[in-house]
Amino acid sequence: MRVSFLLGQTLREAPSEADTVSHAMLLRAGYVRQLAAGLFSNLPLAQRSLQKIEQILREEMNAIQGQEMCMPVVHPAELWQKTGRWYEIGDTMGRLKDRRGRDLVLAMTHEEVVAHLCKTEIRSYRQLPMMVYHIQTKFRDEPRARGGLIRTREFVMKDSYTLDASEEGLHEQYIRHYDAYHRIGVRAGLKLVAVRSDVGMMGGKIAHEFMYISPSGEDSLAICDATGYASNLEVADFRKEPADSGPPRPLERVHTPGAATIDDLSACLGIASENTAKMVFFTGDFGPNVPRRIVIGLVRGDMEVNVLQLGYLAGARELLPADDEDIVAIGATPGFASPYGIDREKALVVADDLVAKSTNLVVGANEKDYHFTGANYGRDYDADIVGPIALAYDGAPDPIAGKPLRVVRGIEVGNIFQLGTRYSAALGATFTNESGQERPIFMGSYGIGVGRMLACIAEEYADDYGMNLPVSVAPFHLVLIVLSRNPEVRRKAEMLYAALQEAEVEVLFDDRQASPGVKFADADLRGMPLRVTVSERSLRRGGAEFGLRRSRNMDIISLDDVPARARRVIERLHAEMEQRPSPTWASDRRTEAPPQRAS
RNA sequence: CGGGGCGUGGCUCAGUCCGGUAGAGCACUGCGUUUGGGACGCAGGGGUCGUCGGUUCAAAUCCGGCCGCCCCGACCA
Repeated sequence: MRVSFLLGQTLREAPSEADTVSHAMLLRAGYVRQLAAGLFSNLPLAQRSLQKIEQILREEMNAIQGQEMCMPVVHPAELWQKTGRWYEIGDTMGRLKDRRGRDLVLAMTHEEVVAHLCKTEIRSYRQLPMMVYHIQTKFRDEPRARGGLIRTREFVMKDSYTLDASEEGLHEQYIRHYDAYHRIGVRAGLKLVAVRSDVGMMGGKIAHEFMYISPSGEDSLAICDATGYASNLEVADFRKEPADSGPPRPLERVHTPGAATIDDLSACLGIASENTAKMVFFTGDFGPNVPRRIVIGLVRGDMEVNVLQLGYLAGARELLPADDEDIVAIGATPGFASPYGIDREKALVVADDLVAKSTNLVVGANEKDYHFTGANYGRDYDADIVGPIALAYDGAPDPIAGKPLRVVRGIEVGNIFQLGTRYSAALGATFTNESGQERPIFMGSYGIGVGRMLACIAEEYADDYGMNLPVSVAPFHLVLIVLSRNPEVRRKAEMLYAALQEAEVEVLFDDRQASPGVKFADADLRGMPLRVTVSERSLRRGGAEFGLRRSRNMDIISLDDVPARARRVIERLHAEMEQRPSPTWASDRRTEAPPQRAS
């Protein structure tokens, strides 16, 4: 490819919409352009990188017996109605009607279609296990796209689906994906951390997310370096020890003027926040035909409520922060609220298990400027539900050995779900087992965002000077720069360009009439691993300058030697990448606390 | 959906407060000089100032509606 024909200008300054390192550099280096919020065109450079990532995905999926196929982007609504997701998923689902007024869905994922196919194609246990995948466009009308390619509304995803006759079979294919995802990370130059995750709208029991740790990430993760425990914060466990488990003292009403926050309360009474409890109010949506109800999370004063777990325990579809008006309406006093004296008909109280086993906590008196000391669960107050609703925090003891957890941000590059039979049962995807009985197929689903992966790679490698991509995903192996208008020099560069292509080196040839500074700066921006320069000076010294990108002191080698040398270095760069050990399910197994979905 | 910010040539931005002939740098075109880390000179082209309406002798500028983009939050398989 010649730079003189390449679509995609480099930019001296990033457009103002850029909000992350990857976004700014993908724009500046001429990889992508934004069409509208969350909608991007991939210019030729990005397209080549994405194709390389797709090829890695393809090879790793094929290596675990995946069969590549392709399913439609537009689905009839009936399929999604049968599994219920038509109703469960709100505005995130793209919906349209065809000319006859039939409801259609823009695919967000393909469980329904796979299950539908199985209905006709899978008859017998003899056909199982099976694994299919495709690499295809998805549409999710995200409430807020952000971070360039990190969260887009339209994106390409590799999604694979496993079909098994038993739960054990599903587990085996799940582990194969787990290991394959780590290999994919290694080959693409991305360090991925597998964390336990919520199953969310996918349903099923066990799920992991593959995270790239980055401050630009939108998820919070709890990781223990000592034990290897790793979990999405929203499902993270941690050990809880009461600050006070001594004998109960009498309940006492104390004056605490103006102490409407935990900090003020601790200061006012001269106690640690570990010895207090607080109520956090939410408005719960329990479904279309159930009245809304206030849900109260009662956690220790120094902790936060895990809204996801609280929602599960309460059985709510959605929890929204309540405003003071709602709080007053159930007879509570904001800032001094407590389980005392509130209207329990109108509110569901969920206490964290730690609160329930702690003694002598300070809680609100439900009266302005007063609190109770010596409050004890069971004796002085109770809850409708007790369970783990406190959010893990930085420094919390991990559940395996009590070593400190670290809370970091991460970008979800991929996820894997053991779905079970939710979709197969809903859509009648069954097989006949050895005993002649009809059974629903056990399904698993596994996704990796291709564009998001490129964004993460850019986050990892890009700096102020350019993309700096690893050899496995760089659009080209090598940039060839010619620095001369002398026809003889240019002719030699042209011959080298041809020779490199002949040697199957992927080469971007900067054949423009531009100053050296421009060409070097652009080469840095575009970020290919190798750079070869042909100029009058280099020829005088014996050939071409050859070296890794950005080097200031490069070797001079004869033009004839460049293609073979390039091949050797490219192979070496590839080999270096793959030397990194790839984590496996077996090596991570020790981290595997039983997956839990509180219910 | 709530809060905030911004919309001026392909990009970055000034001009808006205080209404009076639309600007700069980069990019682009032509000619010349220049050729090892974003060159220089000369001459050019390109903007209904997001959009619709209002106020005014006069609107990029003031007022209102709408649209779009970005950020924070909510949300997110």
